[in-house]
Amino acid sequence: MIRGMQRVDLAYVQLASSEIARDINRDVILEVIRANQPVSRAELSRLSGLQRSTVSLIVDQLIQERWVREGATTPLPRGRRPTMVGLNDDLVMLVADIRPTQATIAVVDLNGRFLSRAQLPVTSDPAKTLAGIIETMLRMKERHAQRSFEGVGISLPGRVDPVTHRLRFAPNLAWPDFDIKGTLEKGTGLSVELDNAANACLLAETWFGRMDGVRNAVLLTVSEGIGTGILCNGQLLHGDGGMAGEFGHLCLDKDGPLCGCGARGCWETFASSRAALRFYAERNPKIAVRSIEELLRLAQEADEDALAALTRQAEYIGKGLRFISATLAPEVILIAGDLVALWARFGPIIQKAFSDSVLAGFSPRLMPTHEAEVARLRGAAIVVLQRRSSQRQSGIGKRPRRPAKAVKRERLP
Amino acid sequence: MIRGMQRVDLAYVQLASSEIARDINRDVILEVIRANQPVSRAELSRLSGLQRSTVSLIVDQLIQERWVREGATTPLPRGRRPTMVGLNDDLVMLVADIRPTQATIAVVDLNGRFLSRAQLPVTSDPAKTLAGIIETMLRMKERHAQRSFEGVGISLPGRVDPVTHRLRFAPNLAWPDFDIKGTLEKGTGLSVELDNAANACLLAETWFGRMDGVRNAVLLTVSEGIGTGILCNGQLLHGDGGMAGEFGHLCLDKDGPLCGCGARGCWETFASSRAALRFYAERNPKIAVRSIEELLRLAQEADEDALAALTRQAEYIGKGLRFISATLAPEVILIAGDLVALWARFGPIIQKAFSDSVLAGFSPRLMPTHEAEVARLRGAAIVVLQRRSSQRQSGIGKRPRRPAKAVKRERLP
DNA sequence: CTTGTATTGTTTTATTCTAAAACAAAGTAC
DNA sequence: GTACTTTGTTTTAGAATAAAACAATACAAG
Repeated sequence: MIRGMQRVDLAYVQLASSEIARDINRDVILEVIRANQPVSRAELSRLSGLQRSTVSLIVDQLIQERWVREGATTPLPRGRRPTMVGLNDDLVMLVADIRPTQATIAVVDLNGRFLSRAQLPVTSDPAKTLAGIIETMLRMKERHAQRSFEGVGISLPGRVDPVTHRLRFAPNLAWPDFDIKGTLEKGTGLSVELDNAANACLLAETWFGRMDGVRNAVLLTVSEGIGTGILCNGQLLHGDGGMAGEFGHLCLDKDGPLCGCGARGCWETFASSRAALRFYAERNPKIAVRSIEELLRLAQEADEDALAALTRQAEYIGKGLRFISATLAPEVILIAGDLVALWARFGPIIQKAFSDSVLAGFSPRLMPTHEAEVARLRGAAIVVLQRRSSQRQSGIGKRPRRPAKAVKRERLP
Repeated sequence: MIRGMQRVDLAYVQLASSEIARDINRDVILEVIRANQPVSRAELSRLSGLQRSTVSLIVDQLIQERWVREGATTPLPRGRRPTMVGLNDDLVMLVADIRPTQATIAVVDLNGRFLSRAQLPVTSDPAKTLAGIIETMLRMKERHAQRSFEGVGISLPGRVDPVTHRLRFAPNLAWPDFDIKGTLEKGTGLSVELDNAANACLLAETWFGRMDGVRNAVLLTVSEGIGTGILCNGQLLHGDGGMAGEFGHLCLDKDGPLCGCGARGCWETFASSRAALRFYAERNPKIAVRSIEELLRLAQEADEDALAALTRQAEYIGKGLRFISATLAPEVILIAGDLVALWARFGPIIQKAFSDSVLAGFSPRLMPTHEAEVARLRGAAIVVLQRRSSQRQSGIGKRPRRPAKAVKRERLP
């Protein structure tokens, strides 16, 4: 992308090791701009600790690379008026949030704003589904042709192996080993990144959410199943094969109902939305409630059975949070999913059940994540950006420095 | 140049003068030396990707700093004979492994070798116990006066808050909020680092053990209770307040025996050595077996009740490993503790119970850690080294560069 | 024994990065 | 206008590394 273009311009100017400091500082400045935009170069200097001169050079580079652009000059009580800089939202990513029954496709800019958004059905045929997604993406790309498309990011309801980039352990998406990444790359002509939906959601919360300075957090997604994204020491934890975070299959009651995983009484069998539907059916077998949306609507209409079913689900959610807090000791636990729509009612229930069962000495903050789909789409975009930056870093060692002239000199005295 | 060995964390390395590149490369070279010693400068260049010239300068600096020293010149099939370099084991650390009833004090060098080792009883009076430890340490320092003592590292049977450096959640060491770090620093005149025993043990395994390239691992300690050390993305996970890793208090059977934490049926109540003693007492109430050592001795003498009790413990250990594998998806699970002395017999039992209950898709390697005390002592030493290195890094932004002459120049044309 | 070649390790040179200081620009307070 | 402030750029100097030249060994072929 941009850096490649730049290398054509500058030909052989890149130097490996000073460039590390450069790249680090570039990333630091970019991050500080992102978190504080619009912001002046002087303020960036104070925030980053780098000299004004250095900041100026780096900002110039970022503008050249089109990550950043200048904005208005805002007046101050005294002194020269600063020129503010901010992220250049002409840079955009194509993203898709693929869920068991439908997918949302969108164009997201560097600030997490949406330029387009569309929905498609998801079927058990991955080729057909992806063809539709590709078609929609290409249309969107056409529509925003003046923007610069950085890549494609996909959020999936399952684990993605960080090495093979294959989807695995996706009980709610029956796409047998299919090359999603390759198909999308061929179809769109852009590089494609995949990750788990919970990871994407968590990533978006750390970028755009209320988690400044939080270095250990867990995001819990509650829908058909239970998923988690884990932030350890400020980094996403994928684990071996991308499988980390299967808290949903820890046992809450060994005599509980049989779970899809083969065990009995997994947390998921009590705390998922599917469990809530079961609780409702147990109380009121006469009315067949098929979807969680329907159940939530009933609850909002103050249907007693629906409220009881969801309350029970909320209690089990809170109870199982002990798993998370005792093992990872996060500062924050974020909860996303269907139930969060009625957080005012069920949040306190989750909190109480958690407080009642939590191991002494632990007290993570419990926070809801509203608009999880927005977060997943934004997170998918961030995965694209992150992968780019890590590519840049790991390639450092292979950039030879070629001086202008390679003249053979005489031996020195 | 960083070659994927160290990812720079923007949250910590806020600013990077060009000196940061030097510090990073210094750490890279030091790490490569540690892992490959004795090793020549040319080999270091190949392993690190840095130029021979750069490697030479950095190695000179490390020799100056006394981290490294030159060794023999070993012959090669062709060419100039390389001068090997290795860690300078004149640098040593004072370490202590404090356990519920006794402490081991030792002097450890940079290569994890022991120069002295002594044992002291541990009482419920922290002041008195620490006074004894300090006295022993000072005697050891006297005895090895020609060595350079880098600091003091302590391994403790409880969680250590990374911020306050206080011991908390140590059910087997009744030292109410006591300033261990301050007391030891005053007594020894050296800087002191504390950490949990399981973390120390894990750290030693990653430095001296069989875990090259492993970036996600968990070490399980089985003794009076159950503890864990967690390696995430190549880093120790401490969690908020240092409390991460309390897998021992996840529930295995909600109708199980009451646990010290207040809940019922925690893994610890089934899989700890204390549980093994209970299993034995249930089978054979006539003979009072007081200590796990006694039980192990009976097992070695083929006492059927002892074997049955330990087998039951091993099965529960394996069963509970599902907690660890499903949530963290480590590549390796290391097991340390009393039972490991009879690994040939009980290892397969743990492995089978684990395989029977593990969630599909997970298959971490199970490995025993023999000589856990050695590992804890070495780990305590590593904590000292790591803290030093991180101190150096975080100070980078504050290094003002003062030019030799600060002459006021005339304005340029 | 000399010459050629391979390998290690050091020295020299060129390049890039950053800090620090000087400088330039653009405003306010008086 | 003059003094002072703040922002942003330019200049200069110092630190770090790559690349190439150089120096030091060792061995083999002639």
